[in-house]
Amino acid sequence: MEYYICNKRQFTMILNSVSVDCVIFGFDKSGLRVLLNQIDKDVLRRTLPAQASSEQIRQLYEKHPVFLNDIVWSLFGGHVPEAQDLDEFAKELLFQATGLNDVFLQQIRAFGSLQRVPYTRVITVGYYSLINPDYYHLKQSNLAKSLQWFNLNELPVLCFDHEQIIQEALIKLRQEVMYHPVGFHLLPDKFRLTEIQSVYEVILNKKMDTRNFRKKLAKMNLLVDSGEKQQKVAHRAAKLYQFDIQVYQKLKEEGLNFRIE
Amino acid sequence: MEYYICNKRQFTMILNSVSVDCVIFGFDKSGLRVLLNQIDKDVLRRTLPAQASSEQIRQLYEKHPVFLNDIVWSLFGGHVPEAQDLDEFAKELLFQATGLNDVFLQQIRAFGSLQRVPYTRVITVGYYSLINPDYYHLKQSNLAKSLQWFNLNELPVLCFDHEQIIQEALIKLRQEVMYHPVGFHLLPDKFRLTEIQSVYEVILNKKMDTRNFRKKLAKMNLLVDSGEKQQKVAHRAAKLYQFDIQVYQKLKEEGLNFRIE
DNA sequence: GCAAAAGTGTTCGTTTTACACCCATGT
DNA sequence: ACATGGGTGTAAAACGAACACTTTTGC
Repeated sequence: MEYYICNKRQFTMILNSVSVDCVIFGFDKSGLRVLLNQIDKDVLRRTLPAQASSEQIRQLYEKHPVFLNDIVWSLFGGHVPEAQDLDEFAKELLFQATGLNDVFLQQIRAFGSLQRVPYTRVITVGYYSLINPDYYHLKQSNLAKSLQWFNLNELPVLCFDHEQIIQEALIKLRQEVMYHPVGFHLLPDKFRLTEIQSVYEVILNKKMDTRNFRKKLAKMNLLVDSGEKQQKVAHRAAKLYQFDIQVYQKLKEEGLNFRIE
Repeated sequence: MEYYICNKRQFTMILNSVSVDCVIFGFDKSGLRVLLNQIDKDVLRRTLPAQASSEQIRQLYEKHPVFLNDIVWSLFGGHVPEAQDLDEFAKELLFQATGLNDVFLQQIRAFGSLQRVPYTRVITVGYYSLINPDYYHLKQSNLAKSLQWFNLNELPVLCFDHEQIIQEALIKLRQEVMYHPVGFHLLPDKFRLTEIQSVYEVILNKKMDTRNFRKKLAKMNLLVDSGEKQQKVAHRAAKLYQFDIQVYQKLKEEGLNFRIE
């Protein structure tokens, strides 16, 4: 009933049957975006058995036609080290990809269908995170030359079940955003009311009424006028708001009596 | 970066770093219950390293005092076979425990903290299911001599992080039940309106107003009068209802516009 | 006839929706 | 002066909360 492990060749031992994949959401004028990772084809090749028969390879391409592409895109992820918490590892991945710490990060669920990865059995745990565009460029890190933002509506073909993971991340995000004040993580530190409305509209994929939306926001006491305004815009400058971290913490913990929809 | 697996001694190869644990909810007059599994102490002993030092054992008992008990309770679970879908395996476990197929079963999430199991690194994927008391006893199976129902308010001390898994199952169930018509899975095929209200009251842990509750139920068109009544009760006999599977399917898929709270 | 649960409507306050015009700014 | 997005209030409808009495049945 057990495997016996007799050989390892690394300082960091990893669990070869468990990985983590991160759906990293960003937001700007163009809408909601996802940070994707371009897979090195050599790495891919190494996942094949050394002496794969041509029949095996044909089957691979049939099931995973994405591997015929020159460039293969995926979520940013990796195998879980034996000596690291799952959540910690997800944080670390996020740091590797973005250089950011203290980012909103939540588990989606475990994805464990049998054929999700060719040739090996890997169960992956999906996470999603929301990041603030002020910090997008802080550290497009060493590791992360291969990373690129994609508009949610213009995703490339993704490998494995990563498309599904993104879809489920969106569903989770939708649920979360309606009852918890998390949309703010996608905004710069100071933002316009129109921007936060647009975050909600994009995530929930529906137009909302400005007046009603602002009434709801006002009622939750989450926003503070920063005193600043938009600069140099060819129309009346909007006030910039920040959100009140204490109220935010309270709302986050207390479950929430407001609902944005 | 990889383990090499050189030895196996079973037909079914399992992933030794991934398990599934099931929170099985049942319901009757006494309220919401959970089906727990009594662990064989020998099995436990085998999880210790063969030559554990007395210091190691002291530490084990310090971190996991539950193992000092004579009887150790846990969720019903097991390690994931390499050649089986995660969801399929959860279904199979549920079948082993209850003899039931086609049961409402949902993933909670992956639990992956480092120290959740002593001595080995095991990430577990939690599932919860709701079962109908009509079928509780169909097959208290071969495997399942060690299974016993516990009232949610009177849980024994559980091993590992299983208490936490149950708590999170409850949270998920609460969320689910408010927006999706799943409470019905906990009831017999024909049930009284009072019973369904009581399901909601127990799960959400609050008293509800009978008239308002029934108005909401009526609006969703989910219930059908079965024509039958309670028998031999010392008061006015209640009508028995069934739920309309077609409406149920529709509500389940369409997301839900009603909300029970 | 009485104990025990079933069944049923109305009122009131709150929340949600729908909707249109003037304001400030840069060019 | 005009184009662009910013900002604001009110009325009608829908919804949720609170509440009490009559009915049916077995004993």
